[in-house]
Amino acid sequence: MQISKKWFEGDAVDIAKKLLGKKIEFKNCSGIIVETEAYKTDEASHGFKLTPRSQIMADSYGNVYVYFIYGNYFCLNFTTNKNDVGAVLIRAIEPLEGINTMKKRRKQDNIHNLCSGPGKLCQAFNITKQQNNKDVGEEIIISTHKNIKDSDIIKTKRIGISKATHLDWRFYIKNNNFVS
DNA sequence: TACTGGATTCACT
DNA sequence: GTGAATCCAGTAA
Repeated sequence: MQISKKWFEGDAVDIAKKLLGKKIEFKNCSGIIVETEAYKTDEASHGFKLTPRSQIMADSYGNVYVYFIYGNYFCLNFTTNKNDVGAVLIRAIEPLEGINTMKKRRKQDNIHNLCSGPGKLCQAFNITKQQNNKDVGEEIIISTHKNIKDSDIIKTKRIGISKATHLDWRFYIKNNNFVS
């Protein structure tokens, strides 16, 4: 069942958890979301200080938010929080369909290395700034796939951000080989 | 107009 | 484990 824009109106941390196990489709490629990260108005988030780029985190929910980083990579987010600032970063995906296409784009044969990182999955799915600000379901489709039990979700600190390591807003599926 | 740094990845040691 | 690549957005002037 396809997930609607309204599904994203809740809290970013909650949505990040609920996105695990969902199927994501874009053009001819699809996969299962296995790792996510929630962002709100904390210091490490684009939402801490709103700018034209990050304004979408405050103005919308259920929208795609793509930004460019380190001169090389894109990161895919979904905006959340109907009346507040929030977004969920998709960190890793288990590939389902279009695997050969992904392998070509990533110049990589190892299936575990196709989407095991925010920059990697955008490269594999060919997601760029062109998808920024689109509604969920317009180009990128999220649908229910399998139910993940609470006991199968690992909650950890966010990584690589010294300012925010006290936060426990990163989620991934236990015993999954496709996380970053 | 110029400068700074980043929600990353990869190659190399 | 460490460092380079790479360019855009944000900031300050």
